[in-house]
Amino acid sequence: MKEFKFEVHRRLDGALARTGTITTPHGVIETPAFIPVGTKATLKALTPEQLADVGAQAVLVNAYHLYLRPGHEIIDQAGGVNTFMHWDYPTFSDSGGFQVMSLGVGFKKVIDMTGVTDEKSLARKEKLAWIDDDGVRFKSHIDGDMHKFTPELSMQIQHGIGADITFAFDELTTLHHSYDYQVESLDKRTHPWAVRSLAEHQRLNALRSHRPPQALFGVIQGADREDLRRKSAKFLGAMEFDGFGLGGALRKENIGEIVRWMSEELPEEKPRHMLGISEPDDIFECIENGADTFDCVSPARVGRNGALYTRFGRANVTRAQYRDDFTPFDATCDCYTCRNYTSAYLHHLFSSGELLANTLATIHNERFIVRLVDDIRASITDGTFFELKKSFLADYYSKK
RNA sequence: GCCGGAAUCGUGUAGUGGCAAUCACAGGAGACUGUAAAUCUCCCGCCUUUCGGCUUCGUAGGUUCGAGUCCUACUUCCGGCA
Repeated sequence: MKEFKFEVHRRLDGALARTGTITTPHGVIETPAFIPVGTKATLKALTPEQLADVGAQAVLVNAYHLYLRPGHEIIDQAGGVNTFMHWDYPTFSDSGGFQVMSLGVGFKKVIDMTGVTDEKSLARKEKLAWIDDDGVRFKSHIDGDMHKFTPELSMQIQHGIGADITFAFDELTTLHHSYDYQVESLDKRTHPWAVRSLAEHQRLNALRSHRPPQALFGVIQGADREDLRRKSAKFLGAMEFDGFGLGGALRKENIGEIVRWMSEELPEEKPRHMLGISEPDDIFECIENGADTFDCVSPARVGRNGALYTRFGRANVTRAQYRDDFTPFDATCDCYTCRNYTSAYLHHLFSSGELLANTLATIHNERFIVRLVDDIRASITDGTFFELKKSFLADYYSKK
């Protein structure tokens, strides 16, 4: 059975960008790579075959959601998430750390980088998570039952799920938290929780030797503070993690710089995963500064909501102007949707509320981001990264 | 022909003597970054960038301090009876 392994192949002159391969029990990931998110062990609206066709090399599922339903024991009984969801390629599982924020403090604040930016819609929401230094108490969003997550339970869940790459349980703070809170969050929760996650992970890997060994990535926090990001990266970088998740509240204006702080402190021979990042400009910045993999719900969610990426920016296909536009939404795209359907047809599917709208839009958006990162990987190999970055972003922000 | 009922935003409606325009749908625009999301927000009579101004409850009269609301006639529609 293949052990987890990361190899760097090519480094870009004048930047921290690099290509490599992550080897897992379920196959190899060529990096940099975009990893689509299938929270509940399914990428909404796609079959695993459709997801593979889009070029996805791996999928990321979520411990919190699968713990609530169907329960990680069920997935364990099924033989692990790969078998359960009929996905033969590598898998990641998130720890539930994001839900500490999105179900907790995220309920009432305007948060950057969380998908929730509207105070009015937030006002109607109910807080469902409460943090203390031992862990987080959650009220299930499904039935209101109380549950408590700890680093140990998160790892037990993630071992039941059986993903190739797991993440340490962390606290995602927001840019609205004070400096003092960020310090306290690192010292009292994210870092101690990383220690506990790693210990439990090692115990479970030894205990469950009948299953493929799993890898664990430590998650770095510290918001937009250089001293905290470096401190967090240094602390976690010295531990026996297989790689790192670069988490959290990242100020978009200097996201590359923030990633660089962490990359400079982290061991070079371990992979760096950007949690929840997929905007094209962010991807370029992160890769340039040392990021290897990305996951994000955005391509899928945004697609289901009617917005599609194009070489010339993202636009809503629900707009009236597309009602009689019989050209592909992005003529430069090689995806199944753009090869076979027109903007007018997609517009019709969305306005009719047809389910195929979700499938075709998701195929396109996932392909668009996967392909972008694939192109970036090739550009690192042949040394044209900066040319690609310049030309792509010039087109992308010329607006469709 | 007679009897009864109805007429409010593009549509269906709320409104039962006191600032008309509630709710839904349709329509328009936008948002979405480790998924409480096939979701959410805003606009949706006219004018105005805003503040705000103006108009309007089938038509014409009447009662009343005041009428979408009560009365009369007419028009149209829906029932029922001939």
